[in-house]
Amino acid sequence: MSATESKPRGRPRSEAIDERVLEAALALMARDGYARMSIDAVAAEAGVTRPTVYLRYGGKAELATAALAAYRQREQPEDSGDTRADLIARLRHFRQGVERPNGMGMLGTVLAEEAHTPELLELWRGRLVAPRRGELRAILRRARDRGELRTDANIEAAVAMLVGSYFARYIEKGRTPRRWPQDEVELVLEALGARA
Amino acid sequence: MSATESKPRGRPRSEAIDERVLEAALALMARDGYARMSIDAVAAEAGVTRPTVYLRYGGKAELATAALAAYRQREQPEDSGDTRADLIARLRHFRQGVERPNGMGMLGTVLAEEAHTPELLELWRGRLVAPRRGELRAILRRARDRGELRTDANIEAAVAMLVGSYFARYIEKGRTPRRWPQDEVELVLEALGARA
Amino acid sequence: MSATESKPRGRPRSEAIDERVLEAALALMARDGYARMSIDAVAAEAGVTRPTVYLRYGGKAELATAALAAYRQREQPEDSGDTRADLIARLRHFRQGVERPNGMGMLGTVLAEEAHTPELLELWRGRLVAPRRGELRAILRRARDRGELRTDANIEAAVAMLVGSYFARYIEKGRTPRRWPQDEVELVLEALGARA
Amino acid sequence: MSATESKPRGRPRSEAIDERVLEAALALMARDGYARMSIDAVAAEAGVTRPTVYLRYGGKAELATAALAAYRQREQPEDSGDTRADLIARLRHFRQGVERPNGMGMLGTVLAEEAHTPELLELWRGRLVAPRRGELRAILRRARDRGELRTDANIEAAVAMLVGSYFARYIEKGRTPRRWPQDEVELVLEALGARA
DNA sequence: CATGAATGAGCTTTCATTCAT
DNA sequence: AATGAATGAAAGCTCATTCAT
Repeated sequence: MSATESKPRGRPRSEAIDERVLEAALALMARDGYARMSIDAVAAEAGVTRPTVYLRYGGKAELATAALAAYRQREQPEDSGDTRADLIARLRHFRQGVERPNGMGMLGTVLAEEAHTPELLELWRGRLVAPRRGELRAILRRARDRGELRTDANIEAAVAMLVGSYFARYIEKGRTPRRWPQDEVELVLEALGARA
Repeated sequence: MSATESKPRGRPRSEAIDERVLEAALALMARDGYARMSIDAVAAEAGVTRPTVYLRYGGKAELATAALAAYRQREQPEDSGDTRADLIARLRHFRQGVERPNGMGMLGTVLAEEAHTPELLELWRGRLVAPRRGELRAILRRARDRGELRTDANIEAAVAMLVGSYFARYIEKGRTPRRWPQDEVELVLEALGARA
Repeated sequence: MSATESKPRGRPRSEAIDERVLEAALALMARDGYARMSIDAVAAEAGVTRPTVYLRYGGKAELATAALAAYRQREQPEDSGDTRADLIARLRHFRQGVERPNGMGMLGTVLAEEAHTPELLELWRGRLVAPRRGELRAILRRARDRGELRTDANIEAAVAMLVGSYFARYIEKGRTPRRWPQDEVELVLEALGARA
Repeated sequence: MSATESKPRGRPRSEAIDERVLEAALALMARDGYARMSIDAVAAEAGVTRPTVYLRYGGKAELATAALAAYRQREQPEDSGDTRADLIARLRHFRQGVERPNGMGMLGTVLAEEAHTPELLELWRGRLVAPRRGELRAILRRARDRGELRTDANIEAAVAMLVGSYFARYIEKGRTPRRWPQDEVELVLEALGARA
């Protein structure tokens, strides 16, 4: 009908390929980094050829951003209203996400490319970081509004501590204790003057 | 006189070049990442030719690790004994280090290369992270032993929160408020039950 | 119809390029030797770019062996049954082959590379030397079986003398008299006790 | 006395080094070929540094020709007057020479470099080939003059057969039977109508 | 004299990208 | 739409040669 929705002619693009290409790009970028990831390797991993990739994405940067945009996790935990439990659930979920194969490698690549391909970091921030942090903030604000925390609780700082602690531990040792979510929430709530 | 200091023969290696090569490698690795950094670019930036670089380092990986090993900061702050003040000083120093040009890019590259050039992350941990964290731990332990903190204070977690908070903020926004050291220390001491 | 002849997909490889690459490799290897022959020079001589060469051959060694395998001559003389005439025809043919531009240079490179790229010598032996010598042996054996030669004629030695004589002359003077085939056959038949 | 013989001043060049450099060049050229032989490798093998080599030879080609000039064998066999025995002794000696480590590789390199470094082949001809062949010719001429051979014996061809046979066998199989000198002389004398 | 440093040029190989089928 | 071929531009490394000590 409209010009933008004209009936597609000829052979339609295979959606299976769409998906395989994105997955391959994701895996290779996480493992090898953006600079080392080659279009050819992505195509091979996806079982197609280079031009098939170029047909979908204008170039390497575009492919990478598309892959990154598809990186976010599927199911998000639902909040119960119990501050402590909800925070712990969120941290567990965060940890799951970052512990996908080469998850920290992916974060590293995004940071390493800031000078060269800043879209990656922007995208990472907008699609992955912002929503996750927003949820944590919401939980803490709710708690404060309910009177569970000090009225002047520094929520920004608390959120940074919650997730930052994971990064710090990974960077130091490469692993994080199993009890990390509980311990972390414990300390942060204490810092915010939780009465519970 | 001494046998270990035999007179060097032949033309001496230019120390100025030594320095310029390391600096160039450092800057380019921080900006472009390890994978994108080219020996030729390093040589050009240092004002020498490629073989001059190869004379000093066996290859790209060796150059990169040498550059990384030279990345740590020179002067460390001295501790005064005042827990709060010392922690703030350490965080300020840490921040100075990481805010060198492309400092987070350097961290990113080290993480991004884990699968390919794991020496970088190892070196980063051993030369940069471990000492810094050790100092923070020492300050907190001293405070606990003096009775300033709860006897069961979770020092590991506290240290991770202190520096991790910076990473989390950078990843979310790219900047950290000027008052970050004070705020951070405030919260952490609170969490550890500081009496002050 | 047949399953083994499925329609080729994608852009077909240019046969003209195939040929030009092989020819260029041949000429350059004969002139410059294997070690000096560069992929770039071959590509340039063939009027293509380096990756076009790499698309066809995995690397320098592979290209060189392919070129060598294509080095043998096309048409072989047919035997008439007249021993003397057939031997002379074979030697003339051999001489034609080895007197292609830099023919002895090609042999030299194959020998010079024995320590480094032994495939070349193996290939040379299997594809070029063995068939030629086989024909000479066959002619002499037939003659012996017909009673034209001594029954204990040392055919191995005779064959080595026939072609070796050319090498020896080339190594000494760089040229061989026009009458070389006749003179050579004359002497060898005499040595083997030919009755003619 | 004369200007060309002025008393040498300063530290004299070490003759031990002279020799080691030549030997190293020889061995490496035989094994790797001229193109692959590197001045650095020669220097290292000789236990000196590159400029020490350049002090003695103007460059790679000069070093190679000097090495080649030193390649000839030391003791030559003495002739007894017995044609057959003398020829066999000469072939044995020739074989010894060419069977030094990578001896055929050296010949190969000399041939392979004809287009690029023709001095090598010239030198090889003048210093190694010509004398050896001259001796063989002398033996055969003497025999002919004594009436042991046909008066019209083709001595040129006979000499080429004698040594060429070795090359032909090496090129075909890489080895030559132990009895090669005797067999070869046998046939050649037969071809020349030896009465003995 | 002999050493170690530095240079200029080149080589093999790989990659992002565009064509032709 | 998808393929395989071809290109232009690096990148890592090595070498013959010349300097400076």
